[in-house]
Amino acid sequence: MDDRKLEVLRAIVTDYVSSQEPVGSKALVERHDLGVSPATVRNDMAALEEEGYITQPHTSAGRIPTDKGYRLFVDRLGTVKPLSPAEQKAIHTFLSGAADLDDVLLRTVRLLAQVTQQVAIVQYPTLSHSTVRHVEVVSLSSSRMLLILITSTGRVEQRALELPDHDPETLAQLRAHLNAATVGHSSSAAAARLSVLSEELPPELSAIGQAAAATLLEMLSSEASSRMVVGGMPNLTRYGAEFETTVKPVLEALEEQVVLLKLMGEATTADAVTVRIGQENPYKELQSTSVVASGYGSQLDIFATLGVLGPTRMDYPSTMASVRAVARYVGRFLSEG
Amino acid sequence: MDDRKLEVLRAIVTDYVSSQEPVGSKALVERHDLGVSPATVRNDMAALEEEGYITQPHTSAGRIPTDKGYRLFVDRLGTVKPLSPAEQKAIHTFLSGAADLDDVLLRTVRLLAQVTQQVAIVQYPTLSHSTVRHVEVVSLSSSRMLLILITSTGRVEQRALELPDHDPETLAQLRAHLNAATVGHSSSAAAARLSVLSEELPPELSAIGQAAAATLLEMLSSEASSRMVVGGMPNLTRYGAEFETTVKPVLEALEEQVVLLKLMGEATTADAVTVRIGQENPYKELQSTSVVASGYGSQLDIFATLGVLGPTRMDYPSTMASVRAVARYVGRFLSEG
DNA sequence: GACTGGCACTCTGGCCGCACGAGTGCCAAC
DNA sequence: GTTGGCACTCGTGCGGCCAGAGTGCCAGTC
Repeated sequence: MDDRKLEVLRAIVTDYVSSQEPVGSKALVERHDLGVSPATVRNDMAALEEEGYITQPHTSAGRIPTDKGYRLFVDRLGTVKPLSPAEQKAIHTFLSGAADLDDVLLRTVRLLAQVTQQVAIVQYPTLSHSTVRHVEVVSLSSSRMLLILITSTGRVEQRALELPDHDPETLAQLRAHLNAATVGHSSSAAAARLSVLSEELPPELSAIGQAAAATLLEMLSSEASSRMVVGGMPNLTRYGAEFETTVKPVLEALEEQVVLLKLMGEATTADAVTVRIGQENPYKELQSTSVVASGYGSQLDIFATLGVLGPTRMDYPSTMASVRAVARYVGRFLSEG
Repeated sequence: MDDRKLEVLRAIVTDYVSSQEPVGSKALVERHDLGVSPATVRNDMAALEEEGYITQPHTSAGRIPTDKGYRLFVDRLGTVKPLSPAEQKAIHTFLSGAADLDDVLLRTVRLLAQVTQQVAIVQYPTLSHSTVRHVEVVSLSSSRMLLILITSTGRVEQRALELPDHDPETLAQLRAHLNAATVGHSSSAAAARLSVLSEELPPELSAIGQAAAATLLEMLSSEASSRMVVGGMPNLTRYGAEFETTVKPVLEALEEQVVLLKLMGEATTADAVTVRIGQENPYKELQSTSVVASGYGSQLDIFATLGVLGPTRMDYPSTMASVRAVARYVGRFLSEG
């Protein structure tokens, strides 16, 4: 692949992203120092189109990048520019006042939405790499009880449980057993210990204990967190006309959180920033939008995923830089807190 | 106010709501059996316009209702039609599979969004009319602890607390005291007992106890729930062109949950359906949208508020009927569960 | 062989003008 | 109080037109 052709592609992508209009050969040489004439650029463009990196909406219009073009751009051309010290500082001050986990995530999602000018999503930390801090058992009514799981990341998960005939005394014993088995252990270790536990319980606790242990196991093993925070929805109004292609699918995805979580989860490998462009996306409704996501957490421990959702035509370098910076910062922040 | 003029207003509102286009005198007499000629209707329309109930977007166009017109419509003309048995049934089946509180509210908001075709909002039940089920104290780190409050409505509220120098023993005592003071009492009673408690604590618990009691008091007295569930956002795409007036303000409101909660809270009196039309709304950004809300709960106990947000041009009778039906059903459902 | 200037061609988008139709207000008549 | 008629006003849609931007190709130049 020719060096200059790459340069032309880069120019097309950046210009199109900022102007949102098909870009022609003449405008290109005017705005970039390519050192060649429009005619030459036209030849390159024809080649790029032949190879599927760009396309023209109609004859005698400028070119716009295809998904494949964007992909090449982010893979080979994107110089992820580090944030300015001012921005770093802004991130710091934005997060530093946070009170609890909810607050941290809320601030994070707003921050991310603001710096990227896109819709931002932050997944609640998963349990998988945290340890159990406490298990609480509460009677809700004569036939229902509530199991509450508290983890080292400060996350609280609750689940109701049908359970006939239990008295406070039994519950207290149950609570003690459950805590003894799990507290201080990672979720996988706790799960292992729990599955043994049900056999060791005194007979009067057997039935009730098995039910509780089973539920708790489920809570522990539900790897992906099922909650998330969303922010920056008003940014969608920037895509005025593109209702069907951009706004509607995104709103639907936000509604169907399951899809969104899956999407974010799939996109995450280690703590690198992952980009999914348009059709690379497994959900056909979102095929004209891109996902820029990153895991966040402490060192190699991935807590969860955060990222933004936007049109394929987005400023990838800036967005990727922002996502990476925020992910790193939040990860560090949570590990310390 | 003339009977026929009211009838004309009703006709204008219903036609405009369904067609979304200014309605003229001729079309009106064709679609409704008014028993008079277009000319007569024109006279009435002129009078209605004089009185501020309708207006014309430009000369020689049909009329559209003003906010004042809608207000008169809902006050005097809206026959809140009861839902069909089929719809009742649908509501029932939609909700009946719900597992816990979160699930109930999620299903509720989706249901409401679906039947009204608008953006739906369901507030989490407030604490004010529920009783304290349990208080849990958990150590997060050497300098932080977590207070968890569980209420009879199944709601779990948590708050972190800076608290230097505490050991498990102290915490256990603290937990016992807090529970003894609050469990089984309504939030107001519990609050009263808590404020006394801090003076009765043994000296070694005094400092820590006061901090915990204060936080707990705050949690109890935060009358309005600060959480909510939102659904039906994709319905916003139905308002294609009206970006600035409808979609953007709504998205912004959804983002600023505080505003939204306040809005819903203010709109609620007893368990009747309240309607706020356009400019009646205290928030100027939302002055071209209407809020239809209702409290929900058991009998006279209001748990919280639910409702929908939409353009002033909405089908008020249907929407009000749906909101009322869903509110009643959910209220009953929660009281039983 | 790679680049360039020139040229003919093809679209889209905006603009103008026009006619149509819907809707109104008024007035005179019933 | 109601009605039919009439003149008037505008917004909307349609057709035609032009300008501009952009392309592809080709022949010439370094």
